[in-house]
Amino acid sequence: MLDIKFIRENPDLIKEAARKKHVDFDVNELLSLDARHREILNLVEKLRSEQNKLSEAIPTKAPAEKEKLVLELRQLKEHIKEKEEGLRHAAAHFDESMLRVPNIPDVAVPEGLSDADNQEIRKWGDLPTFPFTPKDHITLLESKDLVDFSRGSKISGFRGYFLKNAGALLCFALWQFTLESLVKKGFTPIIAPSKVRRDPLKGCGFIPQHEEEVYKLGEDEYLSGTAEVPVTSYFMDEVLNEKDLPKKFIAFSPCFRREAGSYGKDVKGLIRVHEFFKLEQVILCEGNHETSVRFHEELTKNSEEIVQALGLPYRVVVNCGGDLGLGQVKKYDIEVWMPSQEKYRETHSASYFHDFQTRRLNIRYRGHDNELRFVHSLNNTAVATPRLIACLVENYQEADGSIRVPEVLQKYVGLSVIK
RNA sequence: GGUGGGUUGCGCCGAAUGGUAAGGCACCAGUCUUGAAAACUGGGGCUCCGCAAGGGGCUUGCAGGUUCGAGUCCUGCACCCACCGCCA
Repeated sequence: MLDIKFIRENPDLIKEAARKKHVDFDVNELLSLDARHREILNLVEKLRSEQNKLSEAIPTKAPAEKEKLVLELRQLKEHIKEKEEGLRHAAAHFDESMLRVPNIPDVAVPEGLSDADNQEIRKWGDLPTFPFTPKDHITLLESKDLVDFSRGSKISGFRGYFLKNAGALLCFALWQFTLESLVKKGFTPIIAPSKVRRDPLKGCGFIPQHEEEVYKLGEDEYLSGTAEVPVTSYFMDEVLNEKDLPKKFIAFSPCFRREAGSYGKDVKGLIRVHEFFKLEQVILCEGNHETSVRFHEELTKNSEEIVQALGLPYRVVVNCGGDLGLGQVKKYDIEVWMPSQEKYRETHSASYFHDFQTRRLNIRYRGHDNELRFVHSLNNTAVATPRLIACLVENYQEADGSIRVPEVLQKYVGLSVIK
């Protein structure tokens, strides 16, 4: 959500943001809803003012006069009720429109419609060369009994899976290795709830835009697709102290995604599943652009270091306008090489939002000048399993079908090779 | 699932026979001071109108209702505390 005052003063920036993000949004419509709302608001407030004034006078009046005044006020009340109905209507329309305003992308965000238009900004690592035809992760994992898809779907449904044996151990190893790396960097480890209320989802920008991708359990009960939601919202409706910023979290949570609209994509294997696990970096920092940019680069670097330690070749892309979420200002994806597909696949996603999320979540801090401001929010994947396991086994496969274990994970897995 | 108690402004505490949200602590600014402390004065959330000075509306967990008027009365909900039941 943006500041309506900012929108009134810069409608052209909003128009341009909608164009670049390929979002259907009419800023002129919002501005007329805004004007209409304020017009009715002024009228209602004037009537309320009169009501308050007369009402306050009642206790001082003599009985006969009092009765007359009460009658008068009863009429006024009816009149106000009528107008308030219109105000509610106008406010609802305005609010609905406000939730659809796109945040303004950074000037460095390239033009483009989809992830196909994202721009590579750097590469790391040599692509593996195999003196044999590399197998895909499904074949590799199933042949070693590291994953069970058929019982997975029998028990869990479409895209269900069990991770077994060294497959399960690899998962724990990745979590532990990643967690230790980030705790060492000063991040606060936190295990976050996946079951969340509607407000945090709305605050983070997942609702209403992506409502169909979120599992709904009940009236005010949803399953979050990422720890970004509970952890960014951790301080919802609170006022922080400037000297306590930044807040840096490394958050673990199970993640649930309906993957609606992605049928036909990655239907087999561990790339796209309904239930997975993620360690997510979340930062809340003081509200200025330079600080956001600095931490955005830092979050990206942290994850690159993890992928590098795992020895996986990857590239970093800057996402184009059409591939940005409504609230995102800029986003980098880290994409790891998948030998079987001969392409890079997204494993990490780092974005910053300025105060788009924290304005909705109402997370402020008191600065040294005693003024209240909204903090800025950012996040990036640290590790997502089992997707990264799919990348890992494909890159570390041998001719005989065995899988080497990356050196940094060996002490957690207790193996150097999965035979 | 059940019963009882609770939720007051940006933090902490806390008052208000149905009559229009006291007060204290902490914080910030100013005065004073070599500086600091103390003391004193002022300030505080959201929003609308206004160039401004200023004026208005909203805000007692949330949403409704009764009333000329609700922190206070009624209904529903959320959360916290205690206990009962069920269960890992």
